[in-house]
Amino acid sequence: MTPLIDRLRRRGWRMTPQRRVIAEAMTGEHVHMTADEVLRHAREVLPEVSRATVYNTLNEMVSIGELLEITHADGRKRYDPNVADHHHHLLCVECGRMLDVHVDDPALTADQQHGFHILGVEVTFRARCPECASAA
Amino acid sequence: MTPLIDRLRRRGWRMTPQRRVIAEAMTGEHVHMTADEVLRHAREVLPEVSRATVYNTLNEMVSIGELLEITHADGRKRYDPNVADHHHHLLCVECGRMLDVHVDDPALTADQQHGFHILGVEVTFRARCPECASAA
DNA sequence: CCTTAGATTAGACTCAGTCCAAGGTGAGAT
DNA sequence: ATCTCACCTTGGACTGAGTCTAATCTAAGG
Repeated sequence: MTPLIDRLRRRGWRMTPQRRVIAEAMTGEHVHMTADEVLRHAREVLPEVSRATVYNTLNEMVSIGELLEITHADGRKRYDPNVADHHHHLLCVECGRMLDVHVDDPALTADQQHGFHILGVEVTFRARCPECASAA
Repeated sequence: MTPLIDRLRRRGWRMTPQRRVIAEAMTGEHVHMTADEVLRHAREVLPEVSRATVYNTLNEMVSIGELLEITHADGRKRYDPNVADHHHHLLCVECGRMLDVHVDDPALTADQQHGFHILGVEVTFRARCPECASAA
């Protein structure tokens, strides 16, 4: 029983085996899986999980704030279970590996705000990881 | 003749009417069109432009560094002609309006770098624009 | 152990973007 | 001016991520 499963149950979620294996996959820092990776992971434990259920479950978890949705340059959405601890991302542009990093949020000066009401800020460092750098 | 068209010609690009109308659309600050918007824009001037040509041309301009490609939460790519002046983005999460903003790049402390070689950083402020704020 | 609201499913569908092979054309060479 | 051909454009088929739907199934409260 992961804390996430426990929180979902407390929210009144019906805890099906499908939801359980999906929630179990979504645990830890530096976890940024695509829907397809979550599906593969889930099927290792419960082979009959459907693609639709993975999409349904991930979207529901995003909408209640239990997952962050990240859209990376290739257009595929990634899901980040590390919602408790505010952070940004360090992305290897070659292999796609992504790590959580902690940096102070940049702030807009009043004249740069253009009258917008700021809700949040996302920072992504584009980089090459040590493995890809040595392979090059 | 926009400066972009001039630069493309100097690079040896064959200047076709299709490329000309696409390049003319991609001019200015705060321009962040999707491929489909570029296509619509181009067809107002030259109705027979094909979708494939718009995609070809935009991708070629990105690969020579004359356009920036931005991937926004909805997964569609946007194209930003403002490459001369380093900047970040302010995005209205309701209507999708996007403005260029100038902020200092955040930096990673050595221990947050995880041995990666940093290539650049992207900052996006998620916000609500004045129009959407007053409509709500 | 019944009941039923809510969950799961396969597969059709959408939408952005890519690919292809055939035909068209800009612009340097003559 | 016009020839030539390497490069460009095109419609349509294709791909891959994600959504939707209608039929079926099931977790869990009574």
